[in-house]
Amino acid sequence: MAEPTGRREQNKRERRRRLEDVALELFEREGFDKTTIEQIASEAELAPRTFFSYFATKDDLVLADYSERLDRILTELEQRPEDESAWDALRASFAAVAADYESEHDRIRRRFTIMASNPSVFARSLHLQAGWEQALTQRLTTRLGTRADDPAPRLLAATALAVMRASLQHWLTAPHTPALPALVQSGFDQLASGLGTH
Amino acid sequence: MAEPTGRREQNKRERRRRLEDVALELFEREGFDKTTIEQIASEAELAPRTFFSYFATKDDLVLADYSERLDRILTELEQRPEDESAWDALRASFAAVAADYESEHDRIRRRFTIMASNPSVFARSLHLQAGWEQALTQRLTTRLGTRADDPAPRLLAATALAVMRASLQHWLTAPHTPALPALVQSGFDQLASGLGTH
DNA sequence: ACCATACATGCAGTCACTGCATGTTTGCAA
DNA sequence: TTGCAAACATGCAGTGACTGCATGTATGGT
Repeated sequence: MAEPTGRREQNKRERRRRLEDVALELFEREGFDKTTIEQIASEAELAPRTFFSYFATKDDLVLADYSERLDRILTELEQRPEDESAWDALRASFAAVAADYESEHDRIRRRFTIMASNPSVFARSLHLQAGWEQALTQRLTTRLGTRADDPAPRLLAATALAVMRASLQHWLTAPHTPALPALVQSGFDQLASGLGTH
Repeated sequence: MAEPTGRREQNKRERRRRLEDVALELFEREGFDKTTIEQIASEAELAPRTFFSYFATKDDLVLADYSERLDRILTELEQRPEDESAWDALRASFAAVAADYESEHDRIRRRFTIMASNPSVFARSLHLQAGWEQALTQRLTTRLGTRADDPAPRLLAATALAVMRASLQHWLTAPHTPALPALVQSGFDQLASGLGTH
């Protein structure tokens, strides 16, 4: 049951972190493509072969925090009151994540730069987000208490993620954009009040 | 200006088609990973090196029709009346695409199987869909006549695609599902009437 | 101190993908 | 028909991500 203090765990965490740090710096300095696993491993003082026991692919280095991000969403969702509508619960959960992003503006932007110039990383990012959608769908299915073949949970999850992604994209590329949480909120609001207007 | 009848064009089209046909068959028989570019080229009676003047990556073989699919969406959208709301125009356009998918059920399902068991193909598919989102966003920006920093067009595009994707996923995985066009329609309807209910 | 297990590492290999050089095919014009 | 130039198929020689396997070493519990 002893999780934390073992030297093993500690070393593992430290190495993983070192790989990530070193890699992101190299990606920025030299570019993603120009940077080889060999360089990364060497700078992190590890054998190249060892890299692959920490990250499955080079792409994953850029997206190391995605699983924590999902945890965050789910945790927030868990804390919403039972009687709140699913959409409102999602809105609140994503507001929290949006605030995270806002406060990590620099890191997010740096990663976005890498993704924008590297198709496979971008693709991988979307793939991980599809995993979020799956997890959210399951969670919403139990929350709503609907049957497994009700399309509603998946639709809600997909829509919420779409709002988040669109807001993020807009926030990072459009000039004169408001803060991310505001964008996200307004997106959720627009969908809540229906789309028949425009 | 002579486009079609040139022998060059004709050969090119035929070879591309041959590569696609041969590849999909091999993927089904042997699995995506077990199939090498060398095999594909050999069966298509081309040199391995030549493969790469027809497809940039192995992944793209599976998704060869994605650009036509985008064309279809945009064409449909173009034909919608000016005074229709953007959301209704999107609904009608995606209904057409949904009908396409429904009628190509087998092909779609086959491709889905490959994607489901192969992360990089799945990721690539999502990446191409992000391209659709971009194209749709531009189109909607001009249609709505809004400024470049209005988040509405992107939000609409992202949401519509989310409905489409969620419906497709549901259609392909859930038991006892209605026809795809009906699913898509109902998704669009739910968002049009607001999400506050559940 | 001892042992079993987890783990870092080395080695050899596969395969997608690329740049460059070369020969062949095609379209066009004289 | 002939000849030329551009387009293109192909071959060659890489590079680099990623994998399976075998082996030694560190770790944690006894």
